Amino acid sequence: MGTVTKALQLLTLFSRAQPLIGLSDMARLAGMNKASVHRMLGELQAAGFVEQVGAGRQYRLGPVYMRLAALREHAVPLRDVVGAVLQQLCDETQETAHFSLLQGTQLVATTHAYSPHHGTRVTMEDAQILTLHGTSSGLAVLAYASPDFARAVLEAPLPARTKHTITNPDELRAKLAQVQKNGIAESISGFEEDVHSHAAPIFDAQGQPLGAIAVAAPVARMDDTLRQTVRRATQEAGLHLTRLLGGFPPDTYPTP
Amino acid sequence: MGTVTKALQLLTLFSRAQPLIGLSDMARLAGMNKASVHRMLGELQAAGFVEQVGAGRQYRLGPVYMRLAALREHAVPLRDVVGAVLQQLCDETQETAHFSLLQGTQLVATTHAYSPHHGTRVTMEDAQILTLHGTSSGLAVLAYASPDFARAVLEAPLPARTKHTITNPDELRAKLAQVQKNGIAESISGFEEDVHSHAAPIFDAQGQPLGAIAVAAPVARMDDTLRQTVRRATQEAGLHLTRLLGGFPPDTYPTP
DNA sequence: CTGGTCGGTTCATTATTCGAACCATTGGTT
DNA sequence: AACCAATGGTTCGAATAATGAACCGACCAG
Repeated sequence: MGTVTKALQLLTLFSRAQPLIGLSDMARLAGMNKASVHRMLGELQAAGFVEQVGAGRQYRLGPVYMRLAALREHAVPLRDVVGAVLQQLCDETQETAHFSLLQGTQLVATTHAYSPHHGTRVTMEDAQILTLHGTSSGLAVLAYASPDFARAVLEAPLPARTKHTITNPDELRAKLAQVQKNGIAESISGFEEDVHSHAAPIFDAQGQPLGAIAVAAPVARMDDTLRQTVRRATQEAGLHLTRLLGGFPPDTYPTP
Repeated sequence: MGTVTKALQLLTLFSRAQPLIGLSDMARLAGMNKASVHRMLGELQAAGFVEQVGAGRQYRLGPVYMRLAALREHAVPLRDVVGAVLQQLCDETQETAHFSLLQGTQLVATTHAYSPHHGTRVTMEDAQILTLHGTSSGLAVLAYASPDFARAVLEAPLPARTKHTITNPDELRAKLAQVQKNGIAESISGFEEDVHSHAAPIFDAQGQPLGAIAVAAPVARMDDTLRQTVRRATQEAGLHLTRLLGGFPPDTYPTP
């Protein structure tokens, strides 16, 4: 393993739970010699990737990331990142994948990717507004939103888009508990007839859901094999995208 | 120079003007051997600090920064960063330093640092609202704001806080031109009597002013020596803070 | 005072990095 | 078609930088 890789590896040791790390700790965590870690931290510090806090001489992430993150965003706008993840999810499942963003109290499907593999596929309108109680994406967001927000949604009128839409608040609450347990939401024909979809929430830097990533397939095609594939792929894609956007799943989010 | 430092130096070569850099280019820019650069980029890429775009095989900044920036913000909230810069500016000039943030159309002084060096000093209220036309901070922001915004402000009523407040739009426009030329704004008793202040704009990632950093001294103490010190220090602090926050001065901003 | 930390330093040994020269490929010029 | 000047990428002996056990002084608790 190259020296640079080892040095960069040190940076990954920081987390929200452990934003400050001392020299010896870091050497232990990284499984390398204290002297090496010290020299590397020295170089990282000189470049602003790490800085030392006055007190216990511990280290924390440095100031360069604001700048580099801004440059990255400039070079690769968010939608491109989302698009790439959707494309991969779509390739993996051979079904329609889409991403929706919570804007205020509305969930808007902003981006999607179609698979050319099947003749029939679920299609999406541009900027379609998804109901929070009737779509898998909505349920994924709702299950991890603040209790206040979820209550407000469940107490408001719950329109039925199809005859399969669940509109009973208690039934929905039970479904949200399911989502919290599995980390993934499922909806069968709740929004469009004959559409079976799965969704995973996407979290921001505060651990709040900012949207969802979903896979939608025709009901007829959703057998057990596909269901397993979709559930695994969707949850992975969700976690991946959350990370790419600089977010963190809350502690309550189940590990796949 | 250590290998890690050399590798990190490569990252600083990216900019808004040059978000994609090829291998040979980068070797030239960094003044190092192509083979070395290639190996380093390989390691940086494996760690996600850099990625290769499909076409010309050029490199650009990778996806890790979103995440690291979020962690950094979590560990060191913005106000701490601002506070540290203010403290240094204050130490350097021996006068009151403060930072103000543009919130909609209001400029709010959010943070300040006092120097213990003099018996008399300019004091700040908490969350004081600064007029855009009557303070150096306001002028600094106005000079680099969008023309629409500046026009709207100059066309609205311009209240005089003191008898020295400039309220003539044409005179103000002339002053803004001065600010654009020097990169620093000056105001003598325009907001509080007997206060002589200098301010530099702070820019966001889009090159738009998001606030200003300023030094305010009693008029009596502002001689030529102090003025030189303050102007230099304030402009430097402004550029420094802009960088720390991940922002960029627009191309029109003069280099000190 | 002792024993255990801590952050940081030293220096002979060792492994990695360096870099000139080298491919293979591409795109433009003659 | 031949040529040239780029490009990204690779090779391998020589040069250099990384390594890590041992060490230092400071701090703290018992």
